[in-house]
Amino acid sequence: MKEKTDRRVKYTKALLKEALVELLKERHISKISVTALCEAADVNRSTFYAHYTDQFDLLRQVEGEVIANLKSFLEQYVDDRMPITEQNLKGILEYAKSNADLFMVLLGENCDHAFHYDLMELVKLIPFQYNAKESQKEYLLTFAITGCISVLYKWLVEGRKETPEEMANLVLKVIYNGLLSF
Amino acid sequence: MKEKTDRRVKYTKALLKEALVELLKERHISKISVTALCEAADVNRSTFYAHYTDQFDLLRQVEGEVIANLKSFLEQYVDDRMPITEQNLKGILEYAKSNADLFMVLLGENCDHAFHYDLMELVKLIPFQYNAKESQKEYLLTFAITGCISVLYKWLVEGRKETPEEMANLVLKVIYNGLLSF
DNA sequence: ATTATAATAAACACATTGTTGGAATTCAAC
DNA sequence: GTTGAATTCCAACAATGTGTTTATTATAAT
Repeated sequence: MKEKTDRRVKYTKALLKEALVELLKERHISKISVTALCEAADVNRSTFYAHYTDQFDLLRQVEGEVIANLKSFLEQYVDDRMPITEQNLKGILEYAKSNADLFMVLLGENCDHAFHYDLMELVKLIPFQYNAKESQKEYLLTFAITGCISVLYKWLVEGRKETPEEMANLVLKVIYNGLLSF
Repeated sequence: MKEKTDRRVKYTKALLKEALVELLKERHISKISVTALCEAADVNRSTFYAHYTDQFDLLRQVEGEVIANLKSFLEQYVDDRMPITEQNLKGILEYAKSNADLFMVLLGENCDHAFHYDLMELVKLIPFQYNAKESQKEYLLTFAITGCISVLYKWLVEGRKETPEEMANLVLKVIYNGLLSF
């Protein structure tokens, strides 16, 4: 599977990834030219094109890494038959917290929606417990997951003052019991 | 306030707006060059630059229009002291429905997050009814509004099979009472 | 009908793009 | 260590888009 034998390739990609994240803190992905990226990473432009087609391609690959990590992380905790618990939601939050910089950038306004969608698809794998007409289920799931991610993002951006446990509690409570339960 | 005296300007802007929406159905705003835009609208590139600085500027102005319309639309129905009702949520949905093409594009993956944020700010003006610790309120509001918008978007994209009334019901129910109430 | 304003057309220097061929370097593997 | 292979660097290229300018044509307002 993993055949990143050559250290040079790994190093180049790491440099470019680092440069990308840094530049994404300041401007939108579409405003980051390949030239600027290579300058920031101190990598030759030809070398960039040997690995990626453009800046979006690089971004997608970085996103893919995060999603893959998170996925294998989740697979340890999620059981198909057990609905979501505070435990595995807390797990996601802890993972996000330990990769806060990356998550903030990828979920932020300087990236496209791809990571958000991928993250949604991932969270959909965690079963929720609810009874509703089949026609309503998709809407309810969308509602819950989107709300969940936006709260996660807000929590990250504003400095992670609450513990992952507190946040997991808050989110599960509002998902299952709504605003009136507060 | 409104001094769009010259019909030529109005016409040019209308052409460009139409062309923009059309192109946004196919590709991301960052991949739409001013040149392509002018070609599609059959407007001279110099003319474009007389009105806008770039394609993002045009997009922002189109977004601004929609937000302004929606705002004045909402001001008829929203009372500061009355919490959100099925009535005014239904109003938003009807407005979105009658501008479905535009809303889908602006909320879709080919635009930036600006419209989404503006829409959130707008919906925040509608009071929600809930009691929670001050520290939690912002999270809960974010959760509710983001979920709300994502459901609206899904409804639009999937052909608006439900009536605005049904959707307003669904959304208010899940916001206030949660998944378990279904 | 006159005047003002807007749109057009053509040209410009500049930046980024994506690709090339060859030289220099670094790696891995023996 | 030496060698063969892979990777990176460098310089150059045509192509495309950018943002601005100038003069000319067309249209609106009164």
